[in-house]
Amino acid sequence: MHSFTEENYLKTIYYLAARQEGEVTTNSLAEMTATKAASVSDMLRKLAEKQLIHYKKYQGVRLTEEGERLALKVIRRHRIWEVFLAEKLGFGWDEVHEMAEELEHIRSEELVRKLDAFLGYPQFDPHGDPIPTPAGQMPTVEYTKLSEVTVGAEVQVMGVLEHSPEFLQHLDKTGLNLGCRVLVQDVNAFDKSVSVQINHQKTLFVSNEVARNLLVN
Amino acid sequence: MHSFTEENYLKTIYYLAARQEGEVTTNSLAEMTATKAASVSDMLRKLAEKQLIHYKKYQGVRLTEEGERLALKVIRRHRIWEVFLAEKLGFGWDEVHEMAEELEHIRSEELVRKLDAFLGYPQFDPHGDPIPTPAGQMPTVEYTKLSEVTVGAEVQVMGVLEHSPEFLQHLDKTGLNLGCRVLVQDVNAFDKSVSVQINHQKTLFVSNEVARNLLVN
DNA sequence: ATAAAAATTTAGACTAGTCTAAAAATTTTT
DNA sequence: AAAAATTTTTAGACTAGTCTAAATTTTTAT
Ligand SMILES: [Mn+2]
Ligand SMILES: [Mn+2]
Ligand SMILES: [Mn+2]
Ligand SMILES: [Mn+2]
Repeated sequence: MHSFTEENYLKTIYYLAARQEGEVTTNSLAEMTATKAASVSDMLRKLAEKQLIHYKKYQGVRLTEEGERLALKVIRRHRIWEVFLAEKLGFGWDEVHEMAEELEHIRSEELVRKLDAFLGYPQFDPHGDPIPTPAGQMPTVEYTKLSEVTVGAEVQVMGVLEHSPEFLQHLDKTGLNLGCRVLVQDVNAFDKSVSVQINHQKTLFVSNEVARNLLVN
Repeated sequence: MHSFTEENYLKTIYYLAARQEGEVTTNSLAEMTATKAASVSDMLRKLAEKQLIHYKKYQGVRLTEEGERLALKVIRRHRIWEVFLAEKLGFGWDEVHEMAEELEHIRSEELVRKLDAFLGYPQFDPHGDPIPTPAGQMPTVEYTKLSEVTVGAEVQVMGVLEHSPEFLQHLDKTGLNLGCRVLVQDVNAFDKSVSVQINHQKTLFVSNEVARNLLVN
């Protein structure tokens, strides 16, 4: 069995590795887990002893196969619980993450299996993130950032790169929900903001900051 | 906020207080929480400092109003989660307790409220135990042990006093489920075992051990 | 190629929760 | 009412996870 803390470290290493090249650094882990570098160093030693990471002092860190398997299991649980909270209990996509951070550590294989079945084997969580398979594979998705779509193209909002409640609430307010159709009408050459038409109805100006965090197609 | 451990101690004190007269002892808590008396003593000092229990050294322990409020909140969460696991996910009543022991510590008022609504505001958990109200009241129920029912009476199984998977599985096997009708045909004067007819169909012999742990009417 | 800066690890300390062994208080027995 | 048995508390130690401060290693800049 592994502790909450270990599970959180593994998950965080997975996420950091996914968004950068090469090894994950101590400092980036400290920032993500809101702890200090000294605490991270300590934990890395322990995880390495348990063969969950490849770790050479001062050289950063990488998940072993077993470590990745565990990380994906935690991520799978997290995303399935998020679907439950949103679909069945009616929570907003801006509310589910925090609760899922706790629920993801409930230890029962059977619980996740049954919950998955109850939800109809969802493929994506409320933020459009793919749910790892029971076998421990992360489905690959090929989305583009809205900021990189060419003028004239019509695309569909498929996910978000930023998960903060503030960002998600902003999307709610402007109507940029998951699944909505977006026609790119114009890109401002100066600030890279985008002018879009949503669901063939109202026109909207989207800042580059927002467009960079919206996954489409 | 309170830790898992503190919540578990409060819950345990509540249960022990409910089934005995007077103060709850250190040893009984140690047995229930599967720890040692020394550890319990330590924790009692902490809970007393936080005003969650009344505690005079060597004199046993009693919940304060605030302590009882918290205990009932945990018990409410536990039982609501048990309903969810049984009703929605299809777990057996012998399987739900262990998972609920973890789920009861998920900290979100809103989650419990929404879950409660999703389940249709259940009054009882899968074992027939009443669910404390959102306001923090434990509903009173007046059930009798099957071992104390007079011959000739027809009663209904409403709950269990013993919650072990073994006991519950035994009831499943013999068909003594929650809600089933039981006609007491005879009581054996020697071993106090009971001969009953279930749902006006098959006749069954129930040991006194079992009858003492079945709540009826 | 050094020196300075930045990143990382180590050392030592703290908290929550647990343990064993010993001491103290309470209860039961004689 | 004293002795014996039982219960409870205290003392001291351990683990997981965290921290600050200091030491070490690596990277960057001169
Ligand atoms: Mn999330
Ligand atoms: Mn998500
Ligand atoms: Mn239970
Ligand atoms: Mn129950």
